Amino acid sequence: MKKSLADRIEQYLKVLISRSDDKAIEIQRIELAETFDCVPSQVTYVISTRFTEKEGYITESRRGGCGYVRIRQSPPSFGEDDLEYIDLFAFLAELKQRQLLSNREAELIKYLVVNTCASLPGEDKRKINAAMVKALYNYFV
Amino acid sequence: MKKSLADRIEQYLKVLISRSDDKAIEIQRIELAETFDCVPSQVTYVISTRFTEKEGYITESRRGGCGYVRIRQSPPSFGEDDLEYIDLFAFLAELKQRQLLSNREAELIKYLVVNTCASLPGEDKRKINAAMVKALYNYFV
DNA sequence: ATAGTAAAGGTCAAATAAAGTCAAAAGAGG
DNA sequence: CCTCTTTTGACTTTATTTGACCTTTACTAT
Repeated sequence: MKKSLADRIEQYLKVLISRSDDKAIEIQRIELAETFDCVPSQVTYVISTRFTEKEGYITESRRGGCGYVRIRQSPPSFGEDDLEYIDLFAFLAELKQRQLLSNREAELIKYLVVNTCASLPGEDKRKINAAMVKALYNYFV
Repeated sequence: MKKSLADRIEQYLKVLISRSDDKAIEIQRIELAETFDCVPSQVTYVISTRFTEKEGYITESRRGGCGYVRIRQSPPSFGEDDLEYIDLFAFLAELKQRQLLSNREAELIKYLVVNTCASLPGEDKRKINAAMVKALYNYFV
């Protein structure tokens, strides 16, 4: 799989974010462009296509001298308190949107939960559902 | 019965898949078309007629620069033994060995099961464990 | 303070690179 | 001859790369 420039920049930024303490980085567009030997707008392109709100990122920037671009990985929109009531499938969908789970993985988990629950007494289903969501939440946060 | 071009391309791809580590390949449609000296849509034709979901393949693709087509062979079936007694972790290890599960996926499932079970009364654990193994088994058949 | 300048980042559209679609034409077998 | 599969190619959609031009901010010299 040959990686496009955009892919490489994306990966680079994601590594930086994952290694950061607070899941946030601050870069200079021009500097990054020089690192990858490309035009600055290439960086803008990568950020606007791969670090969208939908995928769980929030960006801010400032122009002019000492300008910067800050990318923050936003925490999941569910509070920990709400966990019990969240529908598992919705949660999986969000994890997928954030590219924390592949489609295949999400499908596998769905299948697993549904089928595991299916063979158990009805009342326990909610418990398992909640426990599973909680486990997933902890795994990815 | 002389082999058609489509047949030859099909065979070629299947050899590539069988030789691959993870039963998945990534090709470029144009490149393959050049190899076989045909139009690109011929490749699309082969993929859409011979690598369908029904035949056990899953495909993904991306257009544009550095585009690709990925073909994954979805898992074949296994021998039917008495499932209840297979330990889940061992079972996961076997799935991994057969390259039906990636490492990441296996770890995710372990985490999920352990943590889901953790919050439940001890007696249910075995039930869930067994149900989970059964579900996994069914998923991969 | 103020005007001017340099140093960022933003926008947008063109050029290029793939893959997808669809239907017509060509071939193979019964 | 009729039907089903294969082959082709024109046209469409999507993704990436590049560059020219625009806007905002900080700093500097009056």
